Amino acid sequence: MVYFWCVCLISSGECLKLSVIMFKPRGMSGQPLEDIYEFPMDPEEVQSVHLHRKSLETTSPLSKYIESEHQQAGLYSLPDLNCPLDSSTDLQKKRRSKCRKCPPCLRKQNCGSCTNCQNRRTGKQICKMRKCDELKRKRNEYEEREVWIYFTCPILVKVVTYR
DNA sequence: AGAGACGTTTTC
DNA sequence: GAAAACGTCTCT
Repeated sequence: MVYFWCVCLISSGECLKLSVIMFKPRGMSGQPLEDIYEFPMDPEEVQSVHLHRKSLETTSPLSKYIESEHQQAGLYSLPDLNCPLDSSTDLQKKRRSKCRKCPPCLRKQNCGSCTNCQNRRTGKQICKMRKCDELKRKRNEYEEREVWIYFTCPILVKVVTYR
């Protein structure tokens, strides 16, 4: 099952909006082709998105596929993309970071009693009570890629494939 | 399969 | 630059 989540920064005159667009490849049944949620952003958030974009400027082989899906769905048109073939393997190797949103991530204090706490110096592992729920999942249980692609506005695409 | 060790990467 | 902690390898 593959879903595409697009975070899309839209500037129209004085109005800045952040849209979250969810859609799936054509031919898959069960879900609507697209759901669009829009909500306003303040200038600080817009700046934050721009900064985030700068630090993540990469392209992916998926971009071509996404481009094709978008065009078939009549959603966007894309400029030419330069997609290095090995970028997805690079992303697979990249060390994951905690989500910062799940209950373990929000916990501020180590329990002090688990083996990871007791063995902090040599174990170098986070307290078991604080271990991020996302990081607990093995990487081969799902595949996640996050890339910026270039439409008429910058779009962050997060692709999650569950097996 | 789970625990421990440690190199390496990421965060502060 | 130091501390935190992820990923992976080895051992049991």
